[in-house]
Amino acid sequence: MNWGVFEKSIGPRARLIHNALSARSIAVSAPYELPTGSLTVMALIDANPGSSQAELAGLAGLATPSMVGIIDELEKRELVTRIRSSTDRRRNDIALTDKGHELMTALFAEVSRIEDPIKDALGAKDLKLLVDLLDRVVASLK
Amino acid sequence: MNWGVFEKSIGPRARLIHNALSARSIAVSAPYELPTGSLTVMALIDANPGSSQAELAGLAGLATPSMVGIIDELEKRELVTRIRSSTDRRRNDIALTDKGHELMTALFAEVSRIEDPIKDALGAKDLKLLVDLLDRVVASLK
DNA sequence: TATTGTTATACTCTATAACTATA
DNA sequence: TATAGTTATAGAGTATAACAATA
Repeated sequence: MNWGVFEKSIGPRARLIHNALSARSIAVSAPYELPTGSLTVMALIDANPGSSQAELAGLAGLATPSMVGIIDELEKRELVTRIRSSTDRRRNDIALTDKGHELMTALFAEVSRIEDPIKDALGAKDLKLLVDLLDRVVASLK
Repeated sequence: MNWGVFEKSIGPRARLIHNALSARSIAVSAPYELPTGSLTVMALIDANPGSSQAELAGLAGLATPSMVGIIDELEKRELVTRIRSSTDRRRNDIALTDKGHELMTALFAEVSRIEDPIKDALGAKDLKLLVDLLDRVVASLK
C-alpha cells in the first residue's frame, strides 16, 4: 500500500481500521436492535457505575445529546437504571442491571470476535504493544 | 481510562482517534472548500498515477460513487485530469496536474500538523512502530 | 455476462443550538 | 450564572441499487 505523503500518518490508517471494524460491529449487533454505541456505553457503565450521563459521554467521546437516546433505549429495555441523584437533582446516576450485565457480556463475546483477525496477525505481545501505543495517542489528543 | 471489557480492544480506540483527527482535519481543510477525502485521494493519485477511479476507491477505502464527486470537483478546479483510457474506454485514467501537486503539498503541510501532538508524545521511534503495527492491522482486515 | 463510471437515494453517526430544571 | 439533561435540527461521511457504455 503506497500512501504517498501520508506514508507516516496515523489519520488515514485510523479511518480505514475504524470503518472496517465499525461496519462489522454494526452487522453483528443488528439482531439486538440497540442504538449504535450501546455496547460501548454499557461497558463504561459497568466499569464506572454511578456515573452521570455527561461523564459517560466524556468517556465514550460522544456529545451528551447522543447519550440521551442510548440511555433512553437501554432504560426501556431494563438494561440500565437511570436514577435522579438525591444530592444533585440535575444528575442521573446510571447503573447496569443484572439483565444489562448479561446482555453486555453476551454481545461483547460476539463483537470481540471481530478483532480475532487482528489478534491472529499480531499475536498477544504486539497486540498489547499496539493497545498501549493507541492509549498514548488518545491521551495526546485530549 | 477504564474501558471495562474493551480493555484490550482496538475498535473503541480507533474510533476515538479517528473522530478526533477527522474533526481537526475538516476544520483545517475548510478554507480550501474541497469535498471530504480530497487530500487523501490526491495523495493516492500522486503515489499511483494513471489509476482508475475504482482502483483509487479501493486504495482509499471508499465506494466508487463517493469517488465520482471528489474527482468531479478536483477536475473542475484543474487539480486532476480525467482521461478516458484509449485501451479500455470504460476507464478513466486519473493524474494530478502541477497545480494539483502544489495544492496537495500545501494542504498536506497544514493537515499533517494535526498529528504533531502524537509525534511529540510518541517520538519518532514509537511512531514508526505504531505505523507498522497499524499497517499489519489494516492488512489483517482485508 | 461482467465491469467502469454514474445518478439517485438513504442511512448512520455525530454535533450544535436552544430549552428546562436545578444548583 | 453555571451545569445536567433534553429536544430539535442539521450536516458529514458513507453505502446500496439501478443504469448506460463498454468490454
